[in-house]
Amino acid sequence: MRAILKPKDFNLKYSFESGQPLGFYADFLDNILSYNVHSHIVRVKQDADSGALKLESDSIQFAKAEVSSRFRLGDNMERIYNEISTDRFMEQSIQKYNGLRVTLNDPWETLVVFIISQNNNIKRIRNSTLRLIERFGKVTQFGKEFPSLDDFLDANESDFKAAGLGFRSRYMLHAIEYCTDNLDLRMLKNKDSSDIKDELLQIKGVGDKIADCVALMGYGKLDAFPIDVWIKRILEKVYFKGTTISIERLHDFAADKWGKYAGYAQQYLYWNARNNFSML
DNA sequence: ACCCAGGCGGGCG
DNA sequence: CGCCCGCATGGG
Repeated sequence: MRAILKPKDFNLKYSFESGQPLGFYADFLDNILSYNVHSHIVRVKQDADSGALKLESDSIQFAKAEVSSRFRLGDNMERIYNEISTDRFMEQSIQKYNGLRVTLNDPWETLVVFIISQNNNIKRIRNSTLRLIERFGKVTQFGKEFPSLDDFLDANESDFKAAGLGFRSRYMLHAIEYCTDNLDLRMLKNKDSSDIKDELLQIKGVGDKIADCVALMGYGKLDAFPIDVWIKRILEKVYFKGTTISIERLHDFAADKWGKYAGYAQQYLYWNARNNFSML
């Protein structure tokens, strides 16, 4: 079955490729995104001219809701752009990657991929994620999908080593144990980003940056501002004349400058820095 | 061969 | 506290 969505200010390619959870395991071939979730298959193609989204799924009702949620199609980008366009560099970043969305993903899924992401590169994060899905993924009629917490309950360290997680393997084991015995991730949904971070920081292997990523991309807290090496580099270069600034000060800077939409600002900074840093 | 990657924990001063 | 080091692995 098929359906059409016509979102404004949306770019599927940028949103998929910009280092967010779905990009670490979904397929994007011939400009067609496809992935399995909740026992359904979703395919999305964006028309190059009109920007309209053509959806295919076994359940078109599900697919519409899933894609709208995942890519935050309800966000008023005009308003968000207006709020975060506080300087020339951000305006250029928005112009260059217009339609890039922060995505909204399952909290557990987000936690897992960003634990894998530490001291790692995009290619290896994806390879490891795909191997975890192969090993632990939920089997459906359309293929395997990202494993839930329960799917990992009998996992051991050698499974994660085999998936290439290396020293992160014991972090995964601790996350599984902690989220099973001490912390129900579903209970964090209605908390604010600061409280969510405080809870996640109890997990060994989760620090300030990963906690911000989960708050932003796993819980949709748009004020969360993950600061990785790229964000630090670009902020220091563009806004501080190349001088070294502490993470704490950079957080204050971002909160002051971009406020409740700092997470969106972060995604544009990140993707611009990743693609053009040497030229900026 | 060698370097480095969307960081973090632990130990030391 | 802040700083610094090691960490598993494999892609470029």
